Amino acid sequence: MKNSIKVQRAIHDMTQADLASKIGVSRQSINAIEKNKYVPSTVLALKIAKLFNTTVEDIFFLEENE
Amino acid sequence: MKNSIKVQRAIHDMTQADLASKIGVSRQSINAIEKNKYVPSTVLALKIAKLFNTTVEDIFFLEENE
DNA sequence: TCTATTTGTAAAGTTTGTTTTACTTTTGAA
DNA sequence: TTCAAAAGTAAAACAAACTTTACAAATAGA
Repeated sequence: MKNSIKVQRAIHDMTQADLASKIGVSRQSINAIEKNKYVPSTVLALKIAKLFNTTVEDIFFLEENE
Repeated sequence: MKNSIKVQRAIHDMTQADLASKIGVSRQSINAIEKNKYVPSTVLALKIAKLFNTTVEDIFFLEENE
């Protein structure tokens, strides 16, 4: 699964630390998600989408094999 | 977090086992998610939404405190 | 270039998701 | 009412998410 968190952060001028504190996770979690090291829970995905005023599908997308 | 998986299954006339095999998880996982015993990963949420031709936000919703 | 901020990364530890097996309860149709 | 299918549940084991601490690399502005 890929994601556009980095782009959304840029649009909203937020650092990884900003985003992390706003949704209540560690900065390393945001970094790991952004770098596709692991897949976040649905609660996190919903919170991130909400914060960026968009949808989960707009931020996270399945790849071919998934 | 709550979800409308049971309703969507009814609309699409699918059992928990049907849904589980279509998205590649165990039947118990679907049951546990449906009964709010745990929060699924974003990949699962995306797959479920896709299967039901709708969005993650239409199936999973954050509650007040989240 | 110097410095502060941001990002990337890593390891250890805790928590939570997911599977497997297996059994009980509910539901619905014959 | 009976029987089969579906749903609920539980425990053990394993996998993955997430935290914490800590440090190195990259970036950007003065």
